Amino acid sequence: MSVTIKDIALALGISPSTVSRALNGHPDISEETRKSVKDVAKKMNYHVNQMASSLRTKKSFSIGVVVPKIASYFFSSALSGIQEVAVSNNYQVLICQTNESPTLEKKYISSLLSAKVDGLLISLAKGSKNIKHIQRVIEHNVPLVLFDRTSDSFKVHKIEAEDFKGAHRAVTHLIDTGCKRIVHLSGPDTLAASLNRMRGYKEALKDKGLEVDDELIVPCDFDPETGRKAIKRLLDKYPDIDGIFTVNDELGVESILTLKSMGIKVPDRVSVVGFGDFPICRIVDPQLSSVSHHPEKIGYEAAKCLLDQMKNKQKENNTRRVVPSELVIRASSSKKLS
Amino acid sequence: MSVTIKDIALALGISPSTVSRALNGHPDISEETRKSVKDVAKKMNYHVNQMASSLRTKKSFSIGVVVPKIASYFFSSALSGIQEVAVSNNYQVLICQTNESPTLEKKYISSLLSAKVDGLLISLAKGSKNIKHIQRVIEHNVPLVLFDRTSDSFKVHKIEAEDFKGAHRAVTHLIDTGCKRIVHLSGPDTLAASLNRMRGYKEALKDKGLEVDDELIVPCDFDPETGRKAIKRLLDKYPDIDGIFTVNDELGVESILTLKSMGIKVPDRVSVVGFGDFPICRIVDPQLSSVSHHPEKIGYEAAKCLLDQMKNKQKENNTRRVVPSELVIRASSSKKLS
DNA sequence: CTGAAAGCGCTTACAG
DNA sequence: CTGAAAGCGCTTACAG
Repeated sequence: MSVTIKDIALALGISPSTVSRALNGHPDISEETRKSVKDVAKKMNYHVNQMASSLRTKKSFSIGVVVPKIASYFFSSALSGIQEVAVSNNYQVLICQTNESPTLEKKYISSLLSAKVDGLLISLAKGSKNIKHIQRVIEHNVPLVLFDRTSDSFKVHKIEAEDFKGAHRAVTHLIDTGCKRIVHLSGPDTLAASLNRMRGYKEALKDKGLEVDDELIVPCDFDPETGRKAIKRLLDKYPDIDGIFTVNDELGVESILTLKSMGIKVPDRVSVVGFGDFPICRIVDPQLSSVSHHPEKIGYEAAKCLLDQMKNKQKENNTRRVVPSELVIRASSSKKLS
Repeated sequence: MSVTIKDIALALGISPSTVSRALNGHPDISEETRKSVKDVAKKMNYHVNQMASSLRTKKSFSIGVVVPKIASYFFSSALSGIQEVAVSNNYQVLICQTNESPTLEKKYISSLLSAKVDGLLISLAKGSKNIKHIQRVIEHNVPLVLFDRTSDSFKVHKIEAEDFKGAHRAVTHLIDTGCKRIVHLSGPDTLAASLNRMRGYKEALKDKGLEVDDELIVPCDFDPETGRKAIKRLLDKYPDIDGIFTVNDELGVESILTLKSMGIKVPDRVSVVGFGDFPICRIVDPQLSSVSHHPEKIGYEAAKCLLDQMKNKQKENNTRRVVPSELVIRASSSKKLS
């Protein structure tokens, strides 16, 4: 049904070997043969059969990507970055979405291994504590890079945002602009990023001589509704709260909306800083200050790192690369100092 | 290096044929053999080689998806829907992003054909006027479904949002709440969706006895900056403009931000309605009324339609399925009628 | 510069 | 219930 090199060979009265070589730019082939083969291939609308080629060469020219959720600004942007690198190196991208389910994560990894991907890019589901399925990838000797949602449990290459420093900068900024009692809406403690951002928050307080009050740290599991309730509860209890630092921008935006609905002025009474610098920061009123995250760049670097690993067969296998972040100050944290 | 059925056969002293059959649940195999094969396979950490299997069976169990931009709410949500259907039917998804470039679109389609995908889901780049590469897919007899970004140039299955009716409803609502001079920020005229939304706008005006003024229809090519300028220009020229209907929510949000920056009250002086009902509608202040679009559902239906086509080999090949939309009224169009 | 032959890992019609 | 053999479409070491 589909056109094969055999068909082309037949049409030209030459051997399939020669057709294959001509198509692949093998140097041995005469210019004349090459041209006629390419012409006929085009005329017959030939497309190489990747499966056959991969089976033979043991290279699938595809990489697998596993993310918790495609429909999020961060991951869809990261995917763009990955795609860019992959495509310019002639790789296909197989994308799977775990919906934060470790079970699905396991299943997808297994089917990507069956698809014989040449490498794997994984951003862990937030509930992924069980490490066996990741460990298995390592044992399979399939090149692997974790990005953003990483874990210290694995000795693999990792690409992360500058979580600690970014958070530290954000909270220092809040303190510098007069905040004395700062809430942190934090993320799942299975993720290195959450923990690092929390560390940044704590260290910044300490560095400025402020006390860390665990009651002001509320794990929200990335859920806006939880954040909303926490803010209401905490502000009722401690009316002197004057700053909020959130583990991501969704929670930052939710904080602003919640405060507004409570009649609390942002930033006059409470300043807010998020993390991510997503487009929603510019839509909410007042605009949300945030730590710029560079999701596309993170995806880009992760893919780069993976390709390096695939090409060089480098033996080092536990690097960590951090993509720099910057604090972007907007209206939500521009408190008038009195 | 990787474990194959031959290795398992060797380990058990049986033939590869039997191993294959046992693994695939062939009824002929004795319960005993099946069990021991599965045990050993697990123990040896065996993963079937999809490439070999596909080459043999002529089924790759993968579908290709081509979208203009992964990092957008609409497409990332649609991808989720697609993924859901694909996975529950044991299909892998190959995703490509064209960045609105017809050249890349062509290239990706070609490489997806090489990857021998069992079917193709395409949302056209906005500049795609040249139809040859799509036509080639049809000729290749690869099942194809266009979704959202469709074109009437092709006789294929299409899944669309309820563009005409949705737009009609939105504009009727604007008129019903007192708007008399309504601007439309429109999309690229290569896309059926843009044209249908524009038609909806025009028909709604006519149905209410209002005149269609072409000067009030501004093609923005989905670009917020263009929208911003258009609004400034038009409101300068026609201060009696009292409504804006935008082809998507990004432009709707941009309209609100622009009007606010001009000191024009929304909705008191100008009402705004967008299209899409994306999360940003609830973030902007005032919240943006919009036509609910159901991107995930569109992806879901498109994938369903593709699988049906792949399974039934149905000969009908030019259906159009429209996913219903609803108008969601929020503050941006709740003008106080005097 | 070109061809014949082997083989990648799997599935399946055929035979028993 | 199980096995031997052929073949999917390609690539490549070997030979000339």
